[in-house]
Parts: sequence; C-alpha cells; structure tokens
Amino acid sequence: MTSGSSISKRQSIIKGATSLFLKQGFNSVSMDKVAQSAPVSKATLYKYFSSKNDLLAAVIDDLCGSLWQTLEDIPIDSESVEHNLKKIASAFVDLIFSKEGLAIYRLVVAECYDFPELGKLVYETGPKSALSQLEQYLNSINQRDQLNIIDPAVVADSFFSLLKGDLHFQCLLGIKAPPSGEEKKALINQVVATYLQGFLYGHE
Amino acid sequence: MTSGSSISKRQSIIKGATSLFLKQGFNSVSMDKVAQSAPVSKATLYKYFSSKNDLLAAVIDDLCGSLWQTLEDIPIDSESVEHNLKKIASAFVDLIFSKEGLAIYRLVVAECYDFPELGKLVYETGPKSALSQLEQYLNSINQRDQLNIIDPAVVADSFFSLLKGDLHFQCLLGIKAPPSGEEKKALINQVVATYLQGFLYGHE
DNA sequence: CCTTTACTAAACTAAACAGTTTAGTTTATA
DNA sequence: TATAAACTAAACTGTTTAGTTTAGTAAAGG
Repeated sequence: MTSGSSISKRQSIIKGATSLFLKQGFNSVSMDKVAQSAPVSKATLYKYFSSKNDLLAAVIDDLCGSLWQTLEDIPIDSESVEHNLKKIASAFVDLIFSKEGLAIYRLVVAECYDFPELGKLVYETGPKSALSQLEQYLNSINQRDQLNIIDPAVVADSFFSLLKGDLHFQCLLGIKAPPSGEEKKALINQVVATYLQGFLYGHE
Repeated sequence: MTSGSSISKRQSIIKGATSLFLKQGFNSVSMDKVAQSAPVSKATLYKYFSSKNDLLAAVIDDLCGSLWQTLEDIPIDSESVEHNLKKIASAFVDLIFSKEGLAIYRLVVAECYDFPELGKLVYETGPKSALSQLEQYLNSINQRDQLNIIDPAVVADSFFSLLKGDLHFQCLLGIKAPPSGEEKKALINQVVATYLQGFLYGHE
C-alpha cells in the first residue's frame, strides 16, 4: 500500500533520528547516519523532511507528545491531597529524570541559539500543561478545604521546582547519576510533606 | 615586556571568545572568528590554546570565576534573617537571569555531550559554593534561633529552586524576556516570605 | 504491457572548519 | 648591532557535512 508505506518510512526516520539525537546530540549526528539508521536512502530522507532542522522539529514534536502524555493521563480522584500530589510528583519525577527527559532537555536548550521556535514547541506541549493541570487541582482544593492559596500558579510552580531542585541540574550536567526508584520515592515523600506543611495546610 | 604582552594577548583572546560564545554558541563560532575578534593571528591563538575545547574550558573557567564572585562576596552580617536572605536572593536572581548567566547555562548544557568535564567545572565553581554558603548560614541560625531544620542542605536547595522556578526555564528557552528589576524584586519578596513561613519559622 | 510513483545506491557539489605550516616582521634585550 | 622570541598574514591540508543529482530498480494499477 502506497500511503501505508509512506507513513511507516516517515515514522522509521523519526524513530532512528530520535534515538541518535538523544544519544549524541543534534550537531554530532549527520544526515547520512540518520538515513542509515532508518534505514532509507538520503534522497527519501529529504523527500520527507526538507532540512535537518525540519527533521529536528518533527522529532521534538513526536517526543513531547509521547513523553508528557503520562503526566496528563493521571486521574485526579477523590483520594487525599497527599495521595494525589504524590501521584503527580511521581509521574513528573519519572519523566524529568528519565534518560529521554534529560536528553530532550539538553537538546532543546542547546538548539535555542539557532532555532528559537523549538523552545516554544517544547514548553507548550510539556511544562505548560503540567502546570495548569496542577493549578486547576489546587484551585479545587482551595475552595473545598477553605485554604488560603492566593496565587495558585505560583504555588503550582513551587511544587515542580522543589521536585527538580539542584539534583536535576546535576543530572543535566552529567555529574550525577539519575536517582534510583528508592531515591525518587524518598525525594517525593520529603517534598510532598514539606509542601503540604509549608504551602497548603501550614498557615492556620 | 614579554610576559606582560603574553598575558594581555591571552586575556584578549578569552575576552573575544567569551563574547562570541555567549552570543552565538560554541559550535557556530569558528576559530578564525575568534582570532579576528581578539585580534590575533590564528597561529598565536593556537600557541595559547591547544584546541578549541581547551579554549572553551578557559572561557568557562574565567566566566565562572567572575560571575559567581559577587555571590560569594555577600557579607552575612548580624541583621535579620529576612534581610540576609534577600541579599543572597538578590545576587542569585541577578546572576541567573543575566544575559551572561543564561548564556553560560545554555553553553554548558549544550556541550555536555562531547565535553563532560565542563559540567563539573561549572558546578564546582558556581552552584556548589552558593549552596554550601547558604547551608552554613542556615546552620548558624538553626542553632541561634532554636529552629528545627533537619537537613540544611535540602532546605538551602529549596531556596534557590524556588527562586529559579519555571521562569528561569522559560528564559533559558528564550520564550520569555528576563525579569525587570521590579519583577525580580517582587519575586524575591514573594519567595523569601514563603520561605521564612514555610521552611524556617512556620513549624512551631 | 505500460506508466507512474516510490525508492535505492552512490557519486557529487559547495562550503565550512580545525588545525598546521610557511615566510616574513616586530620588539625587547644583551 | 646581533639574537631570540613573539607575532602576523595567508595559504594549505584534510575532513566533515548539508543538500542535490543521476541512473536505475521494484512494484502497483489501469
């Protein structure tokens, strides 16, 4: 089938390019290597993507869609606030300390110089929706529990910032290994406890 | 004078390279351009720096030394905790949202792929000392004011993380302009107030 | 059977760039 | 003035790379 074959070619190019870009960075990967990894001919590669930057945009777009999906799919149910926060925290921490999460972060920050649209693309499809999701939840418990959250956007931001912390920076720089499951659990427990006490239920 | 001339050549190479790297990124700048901007001949350039990576290391080293100096020079005096925190916050925020601060962050994150030593160099000369400085201060007030700070390292980390927040990420990506003086002041006031209440003096 | 479309392998173009070399100039000093 | 070291401009080497072109193959559909 014609269109079927086309779609799978396109997909396999993206798949190969993604793997290479995440492993070695954008500049270190040549279009020849991308073509080999798909595997397609270079001519076909340029039929689907008009330039290397065009391919990068497609790769990032694809990655963001799949990576942040798990965070959006979290069911915010009627369980305790602590429980819900821990679920959000867990998905967030898993994401930002994953190999792909760290690699995409590096990739995007690195290419900001010559490719400004990239930043917007990533932010809009990722952090922005995570923030507004938490903000919405904070608004709901703010009403329900008669809390005193003046600016839910700021308070939502604080939650993710505390989870990132200095550790995320060190992992980005490659001077520290990403946390293990146990370490992530400990981090989440510590942050959620601090957060409940310091930001939500500690001011009465 | 021989050595005098040598030192100034070296310095002017670093100065030129710094300006170019911060503006355009490492990969987009050729050694020819660096030589022109110093200005020195290419042969001289390679007499002082054995490779482009060697030059980058010197640039980063020089930058970190000067950039983070202001943060280390803050006198932690006997004034109120709020006052001291605001001084630290102000220096930190000025640094991380400055053009150079953001550019060096991008530069280092971008070059992590092929140049792992860079991350360590930056972290050790920058964030690490800032963290331990604040940690030390927290230790002192912990004793003095009979606070209940269990892990000063974590609590120090939280302070800087809250100051960075999502805004720093957006500035990094170039999708938001760095905050003005007024905006930085507002940010500092909000974070310090939250911090005093939520992390230091709010648990009694 | 013929035509069109997708594809491939491989050669090619044109430019950029790290790093070296050459041949000659300036400058300080002894 | 002689010498040695630092310097310069410019050509050169060798490699890499984005993107194009060419010539030809495979296969589906009318």
